[in-house]
Amino acid sequence: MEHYREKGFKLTPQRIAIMKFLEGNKNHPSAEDIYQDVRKTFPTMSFATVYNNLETLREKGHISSLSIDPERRRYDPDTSCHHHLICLKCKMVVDVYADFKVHVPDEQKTSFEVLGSHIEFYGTCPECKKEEGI
Amino acid sequence: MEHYREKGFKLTPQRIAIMKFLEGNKNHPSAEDIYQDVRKTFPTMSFATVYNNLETLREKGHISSLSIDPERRRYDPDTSCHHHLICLKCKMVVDVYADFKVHVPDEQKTSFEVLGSHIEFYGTCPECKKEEGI
DNA sequence: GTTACTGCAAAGCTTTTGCATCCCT
DNA sequence: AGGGATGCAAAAGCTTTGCAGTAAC
Repeated sequence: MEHYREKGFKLTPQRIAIMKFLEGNKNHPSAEDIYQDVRKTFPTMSFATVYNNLETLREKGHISSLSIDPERRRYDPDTSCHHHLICLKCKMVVDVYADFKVHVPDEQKTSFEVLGSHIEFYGTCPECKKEEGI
Repeated sequence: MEHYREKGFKLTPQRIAIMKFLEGNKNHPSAEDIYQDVRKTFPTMSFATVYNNLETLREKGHISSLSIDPERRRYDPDTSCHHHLICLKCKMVVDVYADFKVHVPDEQKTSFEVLGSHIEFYGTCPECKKEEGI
C-alpha cells in the first residue's frame, strides 16, 4: 500500500479503505458496492468521495473502469490485459485470461489509431442456468 | 418498411420516422440523436416515445443496443455479427467487419453458457488525431 | 502553511414510469 | 371497438459538481 505514495497523492484513511477493498477484488464492483462496503468502517463516507477516488485511481492507472454492464460502471483493480464474461441475467462478471489475436483490418488501421481492445463475452452463469431449469 | 407489419406492432407515423432514421444509419446514434432528428418532423415527439420504440424494436430483434460508449446507450440497426471501434475523444463509433475466432477457455465454458461475444477496439479517429497535432 | 481530500447537498444526465388521450388496425 | 402507442410530467438511477471545512504532507 505504501508504494502508492507519490507527490500530490494523499493516503487518507478513506482512500486506503477503498484501495484495500479493491485490491485483488475479482467481483468487478460498482461504485455502490464500494460505497456499501467502505461505509461499514467510515459511516460518514459519501458517494462523492468514492467517485473522486475511483477517478483519481483510474487516472493514475491503478484501476480501470468497465462499461461491460450497461446499467452501471464497474471497476477492476486488475489493469493487465484480459477480457470479460458477463451473465445477462445477474450481471455477474468473470475474467477471461487469453491473448486473443484480434486486430482491425489494415485499411481502417491506417486512418484510425487503434490503442487497444477488449472482448466481452455474454451468456448465462452457472447459478442462473440452474434457476432456468426450475 | 411494410414488412415490419405484424400482430401487436402498429406502424404509427412516429415509429416509422424512427425506423427510417435508423435504417442503414452507420452513426450508432443515441436516444438524444434520434429524438433531435425525428423532432424536426414531429415537434411533439417525446423521449418516452423514442425509448419505448427503441425497446420494442430491440425486443423484436430489429436493432441492437450498444454499451460501447460509457456515457450513453447507442443504437445500431445492423444486427449482423460485427464489432466496433470507438474514438476515445469524440466517441465516434465505426463498424469492424471481421469474423474473429474468439472463444473462452473450455474450463469456463463448461459452467458458463456463452451466448455471444463482442469486441470493442478503442483509439483515436482521424479527425481527433489531426487536432492532436496542432 | 499548502495542497489535496472529505462530505454534504444540489444539480446534471440518461432512462424509466404512470396515466390520460389518441389512433392504428 | 380494442389494444397498443403517444406525449406529458414526474420520478428514478447513476454520476458529477460546488463549496466549506478538514486533514495529509
